[in-house]
Amino acid sequence: MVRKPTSKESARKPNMREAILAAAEELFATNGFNAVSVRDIAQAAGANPGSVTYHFKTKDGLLLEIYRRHCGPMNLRRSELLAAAKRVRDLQDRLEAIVRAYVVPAFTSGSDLAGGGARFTRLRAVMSAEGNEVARKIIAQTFDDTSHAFIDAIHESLPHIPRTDIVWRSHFLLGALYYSLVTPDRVSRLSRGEADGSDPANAIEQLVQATVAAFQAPALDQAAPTRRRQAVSNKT
Amino acid sequence: MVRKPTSKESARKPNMREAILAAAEELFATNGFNAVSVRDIAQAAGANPGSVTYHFKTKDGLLLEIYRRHCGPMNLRRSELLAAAKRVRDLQDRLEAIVRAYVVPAFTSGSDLAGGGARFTRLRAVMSAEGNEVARKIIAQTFDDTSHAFIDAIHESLPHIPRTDIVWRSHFLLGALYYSLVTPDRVSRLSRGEADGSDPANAIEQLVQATVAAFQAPALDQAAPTRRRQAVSNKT
DNA sequence: TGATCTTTTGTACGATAGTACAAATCACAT
DNA sequence: ATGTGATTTGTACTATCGTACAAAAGATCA
Repeated sequence: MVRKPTSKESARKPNMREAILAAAEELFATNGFNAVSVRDIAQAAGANPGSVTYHFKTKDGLLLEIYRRHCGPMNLRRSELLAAAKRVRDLQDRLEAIVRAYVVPAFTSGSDLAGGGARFTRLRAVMSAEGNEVARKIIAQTFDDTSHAFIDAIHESLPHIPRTDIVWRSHFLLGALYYSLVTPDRVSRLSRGEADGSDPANAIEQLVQATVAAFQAPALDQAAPTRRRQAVSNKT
Repeated sequence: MVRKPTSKESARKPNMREAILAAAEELFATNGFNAVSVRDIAQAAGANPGSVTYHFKTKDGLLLEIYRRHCGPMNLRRSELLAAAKRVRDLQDRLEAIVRAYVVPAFTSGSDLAGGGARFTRLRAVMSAEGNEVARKIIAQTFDDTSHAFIDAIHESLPHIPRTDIVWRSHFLLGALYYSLVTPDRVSRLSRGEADGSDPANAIEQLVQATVAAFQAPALDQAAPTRRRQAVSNKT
């Protein structure tokens, strides 16, 4: 890949800017936004703190650029995979394909950004937990369309389930997805070393399998109303 | 509840200490640990910043005390509910009761701490996402036993599923649980107002229903091996 | 080579962080 | 009423934060 100089617009040394972005992504995703200082990021990237200000103006601007960098490619890939999944004939297979189309891009690389998928998804999880304002705005703008597309697709392959239930279950899916990326070591620990929580392929298969079953659960209203809510009380 | 003065050990004005704890809990749970300053907490509690230092020594000490305050009651309640759930005869009902025993205390009050369950669980979710060291240590010490107890109980009512799969699925359960408490508004938004993500009863029912189905999914190894992983590729 | 623009560096500034500590205040036993 | 220990207040210290900005360095083209 030989990037020609183009005299204008582009940088002479794009490495530094990329290094800062990568370092910030990694640090934000593991420690949260406020726990990481601009100086931490600069040091991790082998840059001067002033460089961060030069390229991204503010710390928020840096976070914003990270989102801009990833949102497009990830949503594009999800759209492609979703389109392919919707062409699957068998309803059961189609549901699984749809879920996979949602999960896979979150775990794997979104484009040419090395290993960016999982790292960016983890970043989103942490920003979401921290209630980060910058992230919240972008998320609502960028991901809600995609989420609705997936919810609609799932609804089509499970017409007997109310849309509300599907929303809840896809919400659970995202939560499980996030959490798997946030604390993969917990899986290894609780399984006493038998499972590797850090293995993306493993996580994907487990998540898809469990989620498909969750989506196929009977709807809440019609769920065996004769025997519910016994043996465990709701309030003390 | 008339707390006698006991001359020694206890405080004359326990209100301030409690107010600080409550304010810290709320602020940490919504904004993360580092985004909240001791001064923020003091102000929200109507106290002086010095009072925080007096009662809890450091900011970490304050977080530690929050955990100490909740972990015991919540785990106790979970143990009680789990014991009751294990006495359920019907295997399907028992599984649901076990899941409910895990979920309910996380959403509702753990003891006499008003509305503490959901708030504390949300706090745990945020600390977990931020990789908070203080929280990580307590969690591993305090909750792993409980987690193992639940995993074992679930395994007993689903003997044909490998323990590894159960670990994964209970991990997903916790992730979904956390996420439901972190961004309940997302459910309301995606369901276009048809569902209320902030209603604990609603969330519990949806989560229990979906999770029970997820646990009952076929084991990964024997999951219809003739038709898997088509229509969607794993790598680009 | 020298002019010009981009990038990097070094440093500094005001704000705010966590925490320490002495003084003031409070509650209660005597 | 007064002394005593627990609590609260007020303030100050040092460290670090995000960011600004001028100077240095590097690159490009006449």
